[in-house]
Amino acid sequence: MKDLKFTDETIEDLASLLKIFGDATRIRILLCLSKRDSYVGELAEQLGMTQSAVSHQLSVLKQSKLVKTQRQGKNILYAIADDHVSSIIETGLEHVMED
Amino acid sequence: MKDLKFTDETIEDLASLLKIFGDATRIRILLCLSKRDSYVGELAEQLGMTQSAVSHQLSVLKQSKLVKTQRQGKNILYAIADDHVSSIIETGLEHVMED
DNA sequence: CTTTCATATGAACATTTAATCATATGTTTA
DNA sequence: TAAACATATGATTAAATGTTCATATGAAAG
Repeated sequence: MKDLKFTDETIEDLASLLKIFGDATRIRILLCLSKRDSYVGELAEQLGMTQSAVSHQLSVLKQSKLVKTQRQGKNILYAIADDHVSSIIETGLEHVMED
Repeated sequence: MKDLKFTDETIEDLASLLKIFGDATRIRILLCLSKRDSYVGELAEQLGMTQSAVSHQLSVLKQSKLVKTQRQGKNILYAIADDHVSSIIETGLEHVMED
């Protein structure tokens, strides 16, 4: 860690971001999307959840810019937004698995 | 991301771990400890929080093995447990700052 | 061994959060 | 344009969470 002085706002933003990863449903969604881009309905079916629950979480993920969307007719295709997502999950997995 | 098939338990563990990072107080504590190992009282003063609040959060951090302790007389010295901690925070910061 | 100092812990309370249900929005097809 | 389909959204509710206050534990000093 090079720079260690951050504003309160940066810290709040960081906490808000990392909070997003602290939910099993969202992790599952992100892992699914790591495999391949998917529609909401596909995610709901694969995760065994209601369309509404998945959609709510996708909206959280999108607000935090962790996923991005692309309309395709009636459907909306969701995808991982950038590399940081996988990076954070991967590092977390390392920590969890080293026990 | 090499392996993409995880058990429910692994995912729950991962979510529980990442949830720890989703709180500004805990981030602040971790950032403080990144600078140098500290006693509970030092952290409380530096963060302007009560001893109790800090201690509660330290206990959360310790349970997740994100910090480790070492008694020194009346005091207890806290330190970052391993590299994953800084790694996750760093990646999160990158994401937050790229906007 | 009693007081003091540093830290931990339990209970209580207010806030946040994730799922559900019902419904709205927006796109396609008949 | 009306019906069907995919997704989003608002309100509600139950559960989880962070702080506070009071108190307990445990080590050191007198």
